[in-house]
Amino acid sequence: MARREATKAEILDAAWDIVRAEGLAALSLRDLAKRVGMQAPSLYQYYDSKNAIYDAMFAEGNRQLLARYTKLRETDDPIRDLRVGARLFVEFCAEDAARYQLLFQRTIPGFEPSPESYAVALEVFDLGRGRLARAGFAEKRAMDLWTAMVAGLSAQQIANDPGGTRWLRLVDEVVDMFVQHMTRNRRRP
Amino acid sequence: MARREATKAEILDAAWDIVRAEGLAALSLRDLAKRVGMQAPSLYQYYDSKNAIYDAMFAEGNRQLLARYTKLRETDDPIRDLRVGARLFVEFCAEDAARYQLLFQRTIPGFEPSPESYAVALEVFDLGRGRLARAGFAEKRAMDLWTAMVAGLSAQQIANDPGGTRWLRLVDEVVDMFVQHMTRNRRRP
DNA sequence: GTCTATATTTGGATAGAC
DNA sequence: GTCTATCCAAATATAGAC
Repeated sequence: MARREATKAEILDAAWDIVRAEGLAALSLRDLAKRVGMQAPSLYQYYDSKNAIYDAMFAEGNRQLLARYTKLRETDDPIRDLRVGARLFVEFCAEDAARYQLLFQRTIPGFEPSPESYAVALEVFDLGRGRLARAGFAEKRAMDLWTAMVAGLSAQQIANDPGGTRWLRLVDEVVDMFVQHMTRNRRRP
Repeated sequence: MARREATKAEILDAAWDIVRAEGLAALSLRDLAKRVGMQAPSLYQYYDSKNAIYDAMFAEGNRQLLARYTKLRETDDPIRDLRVGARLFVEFCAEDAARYQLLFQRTIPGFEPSPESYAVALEVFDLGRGRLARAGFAEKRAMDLWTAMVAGLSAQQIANDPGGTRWLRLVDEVVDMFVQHMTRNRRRP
C-alpha cells in the first residue's frame, strides 16, 4: 500500500523537524508520535526501533545529497565543476546541522547505519571521487586532501557561523589553492 | 583542603575513562560514581550537576591543549613553527575522539561551557592566531582558511582512520600549500 | 562527607484489547 | 492499525539519616 509509505515518510519528516529544533540526540519516540498524532507504540508498526528511524534518516539525507550531485551536469571545465561541487557540499552541510551530525559524525551511542543505508553514502563518496579524477586528480592522496579541505570548511561554517557565509565564501579560493598545489606537485616522489 | 581537590580530579579522570570507552553522550552519574567507589548522590558534594562535570572536562581539555602549545618554544622559523603547531593540534584531536567531540563540536543537548571554561578555549584560539600572525598571516581571512584546514584534517583523521596517520601525515603538505597560496596572493584586493 | 531511600522524569519497547 | 496499559530500565536530582 502507498498509504503505509506515506505514513512512514510523514514520520520521517516529523523526526527531522524535531532534531533540527532540539538536536539530533534529543529525538524521542514519545515526542515523535505526538507530532504525527499517534501514540508512541503505533510507531512500531512503521519502524522496528528508534535506531531504525535514525537509519532511515541517514539514508534519506544521503539520497538528498546524491540527488543534488547528480543534478549538477558536468561541463567541459572540470575545475569549475569542482568549485560548484565543493560549494554544493558545504551549503548542504551548513543548511542543517543535525543532518550533518547524523551523516558525517558518529555521535549517537549505539547507532551505526545499516549496510543498505551505508551503500548510499558510499555512492556519494564515489561520485565525488569521480569528479575529482575527471579534473585530473585521481590519486588517493589527492582525494584525502580534498575531503579534508571540504570537511574543514563545512565544520567551521556550522560550528562558528551557522546561517552565515564566512567559510562558504572561501570555497572557490580553497579549490584554486588545491588545484594549483596539486598541479605544481604532480608526479613527484 | 587538598583532599577535596584530589577527589574532584579523581572523578574527572574516571569521567574521561567512561567517555573514551562508551562515548561522550554515554556518561552517567551512576556509572561514574561506581567507578570511583561512591554512590551517585555523593558526586553532588563535588559537582553541582552533570553539566558541571562536562564543563570541568571542557576546561581541562582546553588546558591540556594550551599546555602543549605553550611548551612549544618559538624558533626563528615561523613557518616551521606553523607545521609543528598544526601537527600538534591534529595529533591532540586524533588521540581522543571523545575529547575532540566535547571541545570542538556541540553534540550534548543542553550543555554549553561556562564563561570561565570558555575563556580557556579563547586563550587557545588567540595563541594560534598569534603564531599565524608571526608567520606573516594576520588577516582574518588567513585565520579562517587556516582553522578550516586544520579542522578538516583532524575531522577526517578521527572519523575515517582513528588511530592511524592517513591525514596526520598530510599536515606538512597542507601547511606548505597554505603558505605558498597566501604568499602568492598577498596584498591583493 | 557518605550513605539509603526516594522523588521525578523520561525513555524504549511489549502485550493485548478493540 | 491504533489504542491503553504497562513493563522495565535508566537517569538526574533531592531529603534526610548517620
